[in-house]
Amino acid sequence: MPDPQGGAPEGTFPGKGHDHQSCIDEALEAAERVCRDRQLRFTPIRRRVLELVWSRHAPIGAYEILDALRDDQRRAAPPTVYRALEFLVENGFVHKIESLNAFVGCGHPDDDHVAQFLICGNCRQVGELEDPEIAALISKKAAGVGFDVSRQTIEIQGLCRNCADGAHHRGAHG
Amino acid sequence: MPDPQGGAPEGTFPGKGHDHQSCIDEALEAAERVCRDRQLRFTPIRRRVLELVWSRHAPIGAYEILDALRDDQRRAAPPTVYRALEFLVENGFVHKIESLNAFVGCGHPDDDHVAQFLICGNCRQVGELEDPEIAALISKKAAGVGFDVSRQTIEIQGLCRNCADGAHHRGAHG
DNA sequence: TTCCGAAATGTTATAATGTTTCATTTCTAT
DNA sequence: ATAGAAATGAAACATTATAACATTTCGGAA
Repeated sequence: MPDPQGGAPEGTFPGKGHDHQSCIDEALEAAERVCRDRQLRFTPIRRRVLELVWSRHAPIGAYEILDALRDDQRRAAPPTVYRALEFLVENGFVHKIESLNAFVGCGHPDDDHVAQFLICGNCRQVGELEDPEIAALISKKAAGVGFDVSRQTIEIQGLCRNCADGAHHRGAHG
Repeated sequence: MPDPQGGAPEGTFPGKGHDHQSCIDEALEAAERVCRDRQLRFTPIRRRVLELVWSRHAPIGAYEILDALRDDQRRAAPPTVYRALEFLVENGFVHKIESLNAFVGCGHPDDDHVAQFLICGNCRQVGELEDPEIAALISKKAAGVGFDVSRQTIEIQGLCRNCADGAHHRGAHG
């Protein structure tokens, strides 16, 4: 069992005091490895955009990434960012959160998974549930009405444990 | 049991030859009734926007609605449309499809339900699954990692029965 | 090594979607 | 009638995303 203070455990939000640099490092290393295996070009821009996406566990917008690239002294325009994001999403390193028009890093780009996102309305962090039962039930129910599923977009809004606990301890007005 | 050629049966796509005017009429009547019951103001703009949303079983964009309002000789600007849509969504007459930035009519605005949308990538129509088991499983799994769910955004991409059948009969290249 | 084609990036412009702000009108309940 | 609230009108602006075409970089074949 992994250290709960280490990288974000699957399906949950990272601990408050976790070593976030290690999240970033692991994500970049995983991407490097996958790209090597699949003969994909992990260019400096793509690497930097992935790093920026991982700068926190909350979604980041394309234009926020763009601003950061420009702070790097890099010439960049919207297509620079959108193209890098397209690559990263296609190859499973990043997910787009449709309900926020923003992007989060994927913690397990290796396995082909169906993700369900837990979006905390308070701290704005996003956790990734990766529950095959949910995916299977949806496929089954869809099949029951003759619908053939190719992709699932599951975004669950609410409060993460930390924020819900806080609200409870403080009462509803916290 | 309702006529399968009539209004869209729950959870499925409407039949090819269904009487779509009756979908529109039923939706407008239902909205009228609900607004009367809840003392909401179903103004001409709101009514017309709802009618436009129901013009088909595929999502419609805000600016497409805006163009239609202008064709009506109505003075309209984006906020006109977004305000009407906000009212219609808040009160359950319309759903926003986040992955398409577009809007579809809700076939059962009366009951407080958690919807799952089936989005056909071929004909672009959207069906509404309204499956409490899916909603419950998601809530349960989320609760299992300490997440307190307030809302679910479930958008399922794939092929509806008509389109999948067609593709099958024609082979993959149809 | 050189050169070719493909992939990636640069650059400019523009499209599509959504919001803020404040003025005006309309509705509802006194 | 009239005051307050809700809805709408109107102009400007903000945010998100793509199109089109030029240039550079990369990787492999000659």
